Amino acid sequence: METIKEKIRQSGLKATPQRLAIYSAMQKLGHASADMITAELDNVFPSLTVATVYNVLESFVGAGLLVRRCSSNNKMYFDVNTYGHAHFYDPVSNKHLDYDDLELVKFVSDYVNSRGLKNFKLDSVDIQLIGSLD
Amino acid sequence: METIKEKIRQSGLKATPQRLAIYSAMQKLGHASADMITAELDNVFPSLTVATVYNVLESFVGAGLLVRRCSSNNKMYFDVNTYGHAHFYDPVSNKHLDYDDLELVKFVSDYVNSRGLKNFKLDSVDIQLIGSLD
DNA sequence: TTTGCAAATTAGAATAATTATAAATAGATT
DNA sequence: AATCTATTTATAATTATTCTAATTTGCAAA
Repeated sequence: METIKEKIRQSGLKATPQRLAIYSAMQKLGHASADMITAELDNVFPSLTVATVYNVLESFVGAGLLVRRCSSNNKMYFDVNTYGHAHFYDPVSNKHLDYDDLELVKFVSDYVNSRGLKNFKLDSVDIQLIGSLD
Repeated sequence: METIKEKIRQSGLKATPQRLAIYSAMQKLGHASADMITAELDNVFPSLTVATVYNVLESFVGAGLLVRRCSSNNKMYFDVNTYGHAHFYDPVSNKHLDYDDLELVKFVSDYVNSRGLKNFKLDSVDIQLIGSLD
């Protein structure tokens, strides 16, 4: 079982207290925006500033520890699960939920590749199931 | 062949000059953000304000004339093609390109529905092919 | 263990996108 | 043409994000 500190170090980043706190907040929340992280950590880590939250989230994305997720409320969300998976997304509540079906993602990816893409180099496939959670 | 004016009227909206201009700018651009529309129309329609652009885009989405598209540059984009289709998306240039394959969208939609969704009502499927355009 | 230093954090200001407000204007209907 | 309601406008306000410059800190090497 790998610790968060190890995970961060192995990604080539310094394991600062801020980064540890933000990564574990992300683990707890699964999908979160910068202000959700800030709110989540406000009690436990009062000195944490928004600038740091943005910096850390950005560095995590760069290191492959998080992936970005778009939303319709003009905020960027982040996902702590970085393997290829689909999502449920409710544009009213702006909630994201993992839909773990690697086969589906692989199918779409293979399907698209098999068609032969002109002028496009495919990196990944993002499947978003839009609707309402309850 | 339906005119833009008819299209807007039939959606239950007044066909104002601003709306006509914005809709045809969307037709020209395909996918655009509010500031792209503003820039596009700045010469031909100098009195147009950003507030109007946002209002009109919002009313178009409500009327089903446009659909929103997310991007990774903190701007909301809009798509003039409202039928279900997939997209290429280049997160570096923030370019969106239609990938017209109704079958693919239908396949994913049927596939997901066939699994039986608990706690989720599926409205639509958004398939984004992420990579680089050239 | 201490030191050195590049990297990270901080406070705060700045920017960018979007939304809100309230007054003026303009479509459509009578 | 008069009226009524929706729309547009100018402008201010809000929200999310980024930038700057000073301070602090993790951690590798002495």
